[in-house]
Amino acid sequence: MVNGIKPISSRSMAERVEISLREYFAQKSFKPGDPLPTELELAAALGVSRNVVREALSRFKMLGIVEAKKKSGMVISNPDIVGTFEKVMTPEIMDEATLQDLFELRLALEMGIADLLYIHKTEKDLDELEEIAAREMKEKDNNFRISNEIAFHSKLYEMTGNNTLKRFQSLLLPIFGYVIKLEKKKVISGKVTHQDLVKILRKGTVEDFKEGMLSHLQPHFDRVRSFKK
Amino acid sequence: MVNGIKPISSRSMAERVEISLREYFAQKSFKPGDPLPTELELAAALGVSRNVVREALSRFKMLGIVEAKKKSGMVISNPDIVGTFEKVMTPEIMDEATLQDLFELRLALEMGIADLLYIHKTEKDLDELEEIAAREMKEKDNNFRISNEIAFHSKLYEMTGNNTLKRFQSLLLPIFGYVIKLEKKKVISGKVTHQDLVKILRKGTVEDFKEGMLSHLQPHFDRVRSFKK
DNA sequence: TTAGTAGTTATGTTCTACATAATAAATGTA
DNA sequence: TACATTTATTATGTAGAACATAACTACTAA
Repeated sequence: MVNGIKPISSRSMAERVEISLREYFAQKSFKPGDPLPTELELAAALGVSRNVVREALSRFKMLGIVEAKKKSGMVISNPDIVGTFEKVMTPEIMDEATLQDLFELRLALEMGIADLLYIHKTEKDLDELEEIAAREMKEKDNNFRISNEIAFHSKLYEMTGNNTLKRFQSLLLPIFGYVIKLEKKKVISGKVTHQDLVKILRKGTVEDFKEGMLSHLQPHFDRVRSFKK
Repeated sequence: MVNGIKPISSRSMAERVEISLREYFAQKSFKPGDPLPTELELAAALGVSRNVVREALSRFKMLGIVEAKKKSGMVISNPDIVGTFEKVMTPEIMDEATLQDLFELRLALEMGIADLLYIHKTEKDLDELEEIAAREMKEKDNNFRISNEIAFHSKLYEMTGNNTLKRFQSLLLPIFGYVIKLEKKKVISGKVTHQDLVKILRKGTVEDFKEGMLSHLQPHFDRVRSFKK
């Protein structure tokens, strides 16, 4: 076994430039709006071709961290967190372990928003939520029921007044569907219905609601428990 | 005003190619390991230069959706969700509204993991958790206390057995610190201490724990309530 | 049979050239 | 002087060619 073995940076130039730039941004403590050096300056400073720099910059542009305008050059800008999440959230190519993890994450969120809900809920919200729950009972068509199920839980997130949370949840929705499909199981509802939840949300305490939501999601928690290693 | 006014795709070629490729991947329902056409083939098919294609592909490489090997070509691979998240999670350049939203998201998660905890907790975990909580009492140094605070909550996430959740939480940690700093407020602890939480986790019910955690986080929830629009 | 060699291929990197849009400078006219 | 128009200037966007490099294939020779 050789001692002075070289680890060798198997990383591509673009990847290394990405890392260097990230460090550079942090070290200079750039804020949105701050101008960046030109591509040629960066290329010269890093000792690589302009092409490689552009490949790295392209990544930052995708994340929304860098914006470029002709002539004026490039500036730092604030990234769209959820938008980026959307770009990697592709259930089809994600490994099953991560899908399960995200499914649990969604369950945790669903349970965890209770307190936020009680802080932000309004009468108007409750009326709308009630209407969604009522619509659901009238329909027999399965596809419609699923989309209504989604509408109900989405409305809950909307009621938290937290837009990031809302968008984040809507990205987790496909995961939900995908895990269910993987299991080849039918969606089983808990004992507590959506209409029950609305009733609690209107007149019950936050503890009541937490209990209710747990019952509502019980089948899913049972599934998680059955997978326990 | 001209009628047939063209909105014009102000998007760059690289951006449009990114979109096209994403559609292409989905339409062909690619799975990890599936080979992609060569860069030149893609360039020809899309009618753009190889350069532009590479800029778009560079983005997918960053996300971990595409991997490239010399000679063998490129293949689809499963992306690292949390790793990608890490790349955009830069509190310094994020807008304040999103920071607040993420702070709340973290609160929701903290409350929401209770049920998962009770499913997965073990004696060994509880012992370790207890030790962390005990260490904390002996120390006066503020920096040390903060890192211990972090250690405690991190351990909780670890106990859920959900690695994605754990990694996700550790990414939200800087947000926590950043929001506190923005407020120029001191970290106020709730009435229920970490040691109390361990005690509950060991002998109490999941409902007890939820109550306890809420009390523990109460100052933060109060802050959220005070910001209510 | 097998070790070694040459050839092939797709990505990685560099360089040059030019298009394009936004800005600044210069110019000319009332 | 003030203002409108035109003319550079500059940095990003796109294209194309060339060569390096690693990995795989197939052939060759001992």
